Parts: sequence; C-alpha cells; structure tokens
Amino acid sequence: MNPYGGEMSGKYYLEHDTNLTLKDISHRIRNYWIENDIFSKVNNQSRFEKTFRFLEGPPTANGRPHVGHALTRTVKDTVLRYKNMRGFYIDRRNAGWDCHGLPVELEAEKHFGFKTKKDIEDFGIEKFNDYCKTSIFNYINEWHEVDNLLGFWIDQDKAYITMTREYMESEWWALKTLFEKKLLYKDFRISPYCPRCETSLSSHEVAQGYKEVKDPSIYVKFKVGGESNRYLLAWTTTPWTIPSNMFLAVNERFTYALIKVEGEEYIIAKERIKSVIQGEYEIIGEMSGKELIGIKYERPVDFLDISEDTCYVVSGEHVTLEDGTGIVHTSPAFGVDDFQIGKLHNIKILNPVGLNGKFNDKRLPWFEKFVKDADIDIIKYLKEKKLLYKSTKITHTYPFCYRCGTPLLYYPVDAWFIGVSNVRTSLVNNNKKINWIPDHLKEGRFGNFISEAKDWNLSRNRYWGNPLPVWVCQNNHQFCMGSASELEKLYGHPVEDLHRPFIDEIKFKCPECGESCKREPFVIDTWFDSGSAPFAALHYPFENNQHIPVPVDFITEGIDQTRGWFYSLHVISSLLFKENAYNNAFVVEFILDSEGRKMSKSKGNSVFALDLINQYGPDSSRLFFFNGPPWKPKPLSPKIVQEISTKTLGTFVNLYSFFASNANLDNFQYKGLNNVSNRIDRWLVSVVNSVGNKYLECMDSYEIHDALRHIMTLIDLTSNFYLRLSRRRFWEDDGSSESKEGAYSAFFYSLNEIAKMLAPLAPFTADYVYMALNPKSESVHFEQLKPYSESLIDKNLEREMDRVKEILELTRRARQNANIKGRKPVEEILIHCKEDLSMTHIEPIIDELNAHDIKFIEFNERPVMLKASVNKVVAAPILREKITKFENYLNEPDNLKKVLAETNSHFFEGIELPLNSINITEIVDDAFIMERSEKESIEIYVNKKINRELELEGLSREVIRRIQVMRKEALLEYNDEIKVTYHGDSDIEEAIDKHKRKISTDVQAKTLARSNSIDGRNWDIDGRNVSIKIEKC
RNA sequence: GGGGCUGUAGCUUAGCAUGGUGGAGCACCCGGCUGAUAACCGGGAGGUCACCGGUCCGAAUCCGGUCAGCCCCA
Repeated sequence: MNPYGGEMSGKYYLEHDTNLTLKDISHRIRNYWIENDIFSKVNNQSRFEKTFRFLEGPPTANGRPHVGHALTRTVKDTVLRYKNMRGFYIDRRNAGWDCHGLPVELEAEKHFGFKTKKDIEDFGIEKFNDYCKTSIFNYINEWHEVDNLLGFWIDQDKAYITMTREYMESEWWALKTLFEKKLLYKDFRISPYCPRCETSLSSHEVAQGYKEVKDPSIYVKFKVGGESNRYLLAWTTTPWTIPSNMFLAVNERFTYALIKVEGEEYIIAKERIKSVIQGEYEIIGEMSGKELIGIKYERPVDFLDISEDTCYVVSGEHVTLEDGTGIVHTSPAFGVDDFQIGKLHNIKILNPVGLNGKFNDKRLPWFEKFVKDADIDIIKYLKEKKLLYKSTKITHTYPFCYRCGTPLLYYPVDAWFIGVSNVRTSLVNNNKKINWIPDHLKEGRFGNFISEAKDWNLSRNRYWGNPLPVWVCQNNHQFCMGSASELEKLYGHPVEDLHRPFIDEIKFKCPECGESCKREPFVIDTWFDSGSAPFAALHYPFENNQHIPVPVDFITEGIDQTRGWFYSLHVISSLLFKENAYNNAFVVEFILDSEGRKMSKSKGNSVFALDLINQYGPDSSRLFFFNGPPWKPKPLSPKIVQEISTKTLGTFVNLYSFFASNANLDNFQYKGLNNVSNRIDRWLVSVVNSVGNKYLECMDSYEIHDALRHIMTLIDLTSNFYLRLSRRRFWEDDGSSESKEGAYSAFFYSLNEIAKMLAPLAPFTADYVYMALNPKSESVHFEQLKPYSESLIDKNLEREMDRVKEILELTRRARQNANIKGRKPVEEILIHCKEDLSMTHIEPIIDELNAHDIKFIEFNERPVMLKASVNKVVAAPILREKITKFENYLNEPDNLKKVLAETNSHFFEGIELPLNSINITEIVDDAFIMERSEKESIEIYVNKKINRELELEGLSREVIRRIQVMRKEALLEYNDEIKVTYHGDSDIEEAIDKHKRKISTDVQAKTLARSNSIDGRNWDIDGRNVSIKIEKC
C-alpha cells in the first residue's frame, strides 16, 4: 500500500488537492522514494533478464552544476528509467568524479594567489596537492542536491573517484600495456605550450582554445651576405622569434624575383610581389627557389651567439604562396617545421626563452620580458635599424590556453606521447560500431577527427595528477610500472600514496645497469583519467576481470566532449581492448540564455541547475529539455518551460483529478478493461495502443523528444476529445450501468498507460498519478513497458472518429456563422458524407450537436437548389437574339433538370451548345446554413430556424448553467441538494415552467419555485432578466 | 582555408529519408463552451518554408550555389 492511494481518506482513489503544485508533488514523491528505498528496489528486481551497461561521465565537483549538467543528467536518467521498464538491469549505475588536472590546480592557484610554478614549489607540493584534493569536492553537496531534486537515480555511495589508488593503478596497468607495445614513448618535440601553466598541452586541449586575435604582421629585411643593398624579404607574425632566427626557407619549386623598390633590392616570390609591395617597383631579375639555396645572409638581430653552420637559405616544402613573401623566417625552437629544419641541418638550437615565456638571456635588450610583450619593442628596434620593410596587423585565429587564456607558444620540450596516429584505422573501424545520436557525428565531426588523429601528448609538467609511472636511469633504461606492487617490489618499501610529491622521492637501482632510476617528472593528462573510466572504475584487471569492460551500452555528454571524453574513451579502448568503448553515444547541445546567447561566466548569464529546478520543479525542467531535439541548441525561456509543463503535466493531473472524484462517487474500482463496448471507449483504448507503440519505437531509437510528442498527443486526445464528449456519462445517475463501467475502465486505462509512458521523462508526476490510480502499487517505476496489443487497435474506428470529430467541428462553425449558441437546440442537422457513416457512429457527439433531429442524407437529398446562369461569352455568339429566351427557359425547374442531365453538350431549340455555355451553382436553402470539409468530404446543414419551443428550451439551459455557477460559488458538493426560487421575465418563467423536471434533475433541486422576493442573484440572459436564489437543503 | 549543423508565422515547433495546395501549440483579436476552470472549442489575423538557380507537369522536400547563425578543424 502506497500513501497515494486514497484509502487513507476512506476513498479508493486519492482526491487530488488542486492547491498542490507540481513542485509539491515532486517533494512528496521524492521523500517517499527515499524513505522506501525505491531506487535500489527498482534496479534490483528479480524479473530482469537482460543487462544494460551504463557509464557516467565524471564531472569535477569544484564548480556549481549548471543547466547543461541538468540536461545531460536528465537524458541519462530518462534512458535508464526507460530501460528498467523495458526489463533491463542497469549495470554500472554509479556516479563518478574526475579529480585531477589543470583546472583544479588553477582554482587552487587562484585561491592562494599564486602566479607561477615557483610559487607552488616554494609553498610545497604536498600542501598544494592537499588543497586540490579537498577543493575538488567543494560543491559536491550541491551536485548531490541537484541529482536528488532532479530525480537522477544514480548510486552516489559507490561513486568511482579518479584519484583513488585503485583507479590510478588501473591507469598504470594501461600505460604499461601501451609502453610494452611501444605505443607510449618519449620524444623531444615542439609542442603547444602554456608559459603561464608551464606545461605542454595535448592537441585536443589546444583545439579548445583557438581565438581570433590581432597580431603583428611584419616584413623583415635580411641582408644578403656580401651585398650592400640587397635583401631577402621574409614575413612573420611573431617578431619575438626574430632574435633566434637561424635560417630562411624557400620553396624550390617557386619562382623568385629580384626587384628594385625605392633604391633597394629585394628578393621575394614573384607571385607575392603584388600583395606585398606598395607603390612602384621594377623587376630586375628572376631565379628559381633552388638557385637561392645556400645564399648566406646577415641576421637582423644578432645579440646572441649562434652555431657556425647557419644563416643561409634552406629548402622547405612547407613554404606556400598563400601569404607572406615565399621566404619563411625560421627559428627552430619555435615552430614544428622550423624544428624539422633545425634537426635536418643538425645544429644546436638557439632558444633564448625560458619555460615561463620570458627572454632569459641577459644580452638581449628584452631580457625578462614576456615574449609577446616584447613584439612591439622588437619591431621598433628593426625599424631603427632600417631592417623593416613594412609593419601591419593581421587578424587570424591563434591558440590560447583553454584554461587560463594565455597565448600558447610552440616550444621544444621533452614529452611522453601515445602513438595514436599508428592506430587510426582501428579507431575508424571501431567507430563503425557506434550508434551516434544524432548520427551525423559519426561521419562528420567525430569521424573526421579520428581519421586524422595525432599522437597524444600525455605528459604535463604539473603537480596534481596521476604521476607518469616511468622511471629512467642515466643510461636511458626506461621502466614503466604496471601496478603499485611492481613499484614497491623494485623500491623495496611500501608506497602509501601514489601522488606527488611522495612518488618523486622514490628511486631504485636500475635492474639493467645498476645506476639509480629516477621518475620522469610528469603527471599525465587528466583526459587519460576519465578516458580510462570503463576499466579503471572497476580496478580492472586487478579485480572484475572476468570479461573485458567494454563496450558499455550508453553514454551521453555535451557536444564539447567530442574531442574530450568521447575521444579519449574511444582511443584508450581501441588501443587496449581493440573494441569500441560505447555502443550508443547521445550527444547534446548547449542550453543558451533566454536571448539565445551562449551562457558564460564572463557574461554573467549562466543559469545554475538549482535555480532552474527550484523555479519550475524537476518534471517541468526535464520536459523542457525534450521540447525539440536535445542536440539542437535551446534558449532557456520561462515561457516555454511553463507551456510544456501546463500542457502535459497540468492537463494530466487534471484528468486524474476528474477521474478520481467521479470514480469515488460511483465506487468504481478498476479490474481490467470491462464492458468497453461503447464506440468512444473502444476508440480511446485503440488510440492508447497505437500511440503507445509509436512511443516505444521512438524511445528505443533514442528519439526521446518525439516520444514526448506522442505522449502529449495522447493527453490532448484523452482530455479534449474523449473527456469532453464523455463527461456526461460519468455524471449519469445510474452508477451501475455497464456503459459507465466501460467508460471508467477505458478512462482509467488511458491514464494508467500515460503514467507509464511518462514515467521515464517526468518520474515524479507520473508516479504520483500512478500510485493514486493503483493504491497497491509501490511505484510506477516497477512497471513494465511492453509492446502494445495490436488486437486492441482498430484503425477503422480511429479513422471513423476523425470524421466524427470533423462533423462536430463543422457544426460548431455553422452555428457560429448563423449566430446560434451551442446551448441553444436546433431543429435539425443534415449530414452528407461520402464515407459510410450512420447514427451509431456519431453517438458520442449527439449531445454536443444539440439538435432535435439529425439525419444522414444522400447527395441528391441535400437542401440545395441548383441554379444555372448563361455564360454569355460562350452562348451569346451562338444563340444571338434567342439568348433571353434561353435564360427564361433555364428558370423553369423542369427545364433545368433536363439541362443538368445532359453530359456532352446542351440543346436548345435544336441548337447545340457546349457545356461551358452554362454556369451551374448550388444555392443552399434559406433555412439552412452549410459547412463543408474538403478533407473528409463532409457537408453538414444546420437548420437555423429557431421556433418558440427551441427558444424556451435554450433559455432553460441558460438557467441551468446559471444555477450551476451559483452552486459552485457556494462550494456545494456534487450531491448536495438545493432549493431554488426564482423570479423573472415572462419568457424565462415560461421556459423554467416548461422544463422544470430537466432543470431540477440537472441542478439537484428538491424544489424549484417561483417567488416574488427579489433577494436572489440577478442575471441577464440575452437581454432578459431573472433573479435566482439557491439554498442548501 | 577546410568540415559539420541549423535556418519553416512574433515565439516553440511538425512536415523533408519516399516531391503532389505547409500543419500544430503559445501569444494577439472576435465569438462560444464550461460542476475538469490559471483549462477548452470555433473563427480571424499572421509564412516570398533564408536567398538564387537547376531537375520535374509539380519542390519546404531532390541537386548546385549564395547568405546568415552556431560549432569544429588548420
């Protein structure tokens, strides 16, 4: 017995308190769930035979959850609840928290006011990491609260945490596996590097930080050796690299020109002259790129010593004609191509920039200046030395550190890489097994990305992360630890904490040469942490190693994770297990602010998850996310949240409320679909089943928003068609009738199924109604969603009801055009319909039509007159003076009939006339007003003559309605009896008199008496006055 | 420079794979109904289906191009 069945109050169905808001309902249901441990009971039902494997993408709880998090959590929860209802046990339904990484360190730096790595080291790595460790859970309570309020059923007690020893150890296992396959290796390379965080970044981190910026664009003159007036013209956007220039690169295939400009001679690619040179110039020579190679030149900035074999023109395939001069300034320390050239020519690289991004050579005038800030000084310096041809600005995109916003430098560093580029084919093949939602990501964004995957720079020169478990001796013997015990064995002591700085202390004798082995001083990219979740969360392979932990069935995250988590999962799983990490990837877009702008901290337009849920309640928020596909960006609009909530949840609860109050009065209790023989009841059952199957289809293919639309359709049809036409049947007096039971059970059935379909999407409201409908049920979330029964679907009946609906609508329209209220009965309505319809079919709408007589008529029975008029343009030239006579002829009904029967041509006094010489029109009989539906081929004719009898009947219904309003205002119960006294104009008194019995029954009046006392309420009914008084008996 | 997505009424959207007179809801105006009542029904107004071109008897839908917005890559 649940607390929402009505028996507590002595009634079988809970009487819904209309003052209760949706938010109140969610509070009550939530408490009930928690008190009765419903979540764990639901997910551990013995009936489950199948398993659905989930994996939670771990957030870092050092910030507040915002609406985007609410969105993904809603998607997760909806899918998992649905799978439960479809008979699946959900495996790995536990939370996860991402702990390490630069973002956490940055928060910590901010907290302590640190600016550099030196600050951290002076402070102490241990203390610093301690702070990181606690700060990552700063907002954990708010995350828990959001999950709890939103109804996200996930096991928080068994959350995986990426900084635990077990988790980190599993990653070590993975790294060792890769190391042994030579897929983890060390290299000295130019890497994107953040001089503020003093660490290099991986390509997918760099990808997140491109910004459009204005940078200097300068053309520098490099004096050709031994010439006084001849220069090689090179272009660069990084003036700060000029002091470390070592070569100039040209493309051998291009043609270069020697030109004379204002008395000086420049060498430049011929094709680039027009774009670069302003004003007059003269071409005085031409040469190929090949001929330039080897030409010595003088450095424009020469404060620094440089190895001998430099400062000449070299060949470079990377040189293009798209911009610049076709001659590329080359500084091997600061560019990938430049570095290659340096390597090729085997020189010692000149690098005057420290790891903090500042010049570190005292001989430079810009010593200790941040390189980007030195740009302007260097330009000035070149200008003074007259070595600058031109200086402008260029707008282009440049990578910045995605966390701290500092411009990245391309910088030569030692780094450890994962050889992703070697396994592209396997990445592509495994991607084929993934169902992407939406599907364009498969071949589009994600597919493109993996097909050109670069090696993954795994190492970070930072503190708070899983340390790279590689030890190296001075003879470069490398050892990668695959477990903590492996390390302990070599070390000879237990290792308590795998984090820095403790691990840095550990040294051991090289097993190969006996020298001391030291750990490589890196921590690993935190994306490797989260990407390892499929196995590391299980402490695989140390535990849970009966089968490989991939693929999981379902993950979902935001679009920004395409290059993040979706990618790292895919890469790691492909490398380690040769499998895809996940079978279904559901990718959602961002929630925008109400004006459609991206939410961001800096704009201050972010909405936090709590704000949304507290304002609208969980179910309304959840439905909002499925208003349209979640993979389209959505502005967060209060109006839309409200709209979808009232239309769906409001109407649904309202339907229940109506059901319960009437069912209780009639002592109805649902015992299966009994006596459902009435057309409209059968129709409702049929619609529930047809829509139900569409719903299942959509949910199965993750088209959750379409599933929601189907639910809304069902709610709308139940409310605005079924109930509107059926409610009188629930009020009829003979509560025992079979028809009434049929109505109740069909109605119950619809509500019950809607509750089930709604359960994954709006779990609180659905459970409230479901438990109220089924006092013995513990929760809707135990229920099963099975394919709906074809035998209960009657497509013909559904189509027929469409036409019946059309008839009703046409009648209403006709009444309006004739200015006859719906409450006023009409004499007759004639219906002409091409389809086979009869009185039995329109049974459900007969009351609503409100006519004394309703007839179906054939085509030729329609109350229309055909009128023919002469089309004079055609007929006059043929008939000439007989035209008037012909017109008169047509006015005779008998003649007209004859003429209309002619199918090929017309004849008049022996003259043949083409068919189009007569225009035929239909004129509706004056007594009727006609409406026609083209779609259903229906015409209806409403007799608009109102006689006194109809008039009085109409008035009596007006009186009934007035009395009902008064009953309601007096807060009377449905079955309270009343005494009515009235006094009014003679028409009204006559109407009441004549329809006394009907009025008394409808308003539950024991007496209905005329009285001259005027202390009643005065009403104006179409200009007539009446005063009515009611008293409770 | 390359790629992806989106563009339908003031707003939220359906229709588009398979071409056949663009449907809803909200908001607005008029009328009606109502013992479900912050709901509902009928009507009205509101659309060069982003633009241009092509295929076709016929294009919101298919093809090509353009523009705008968002995102990604380099």
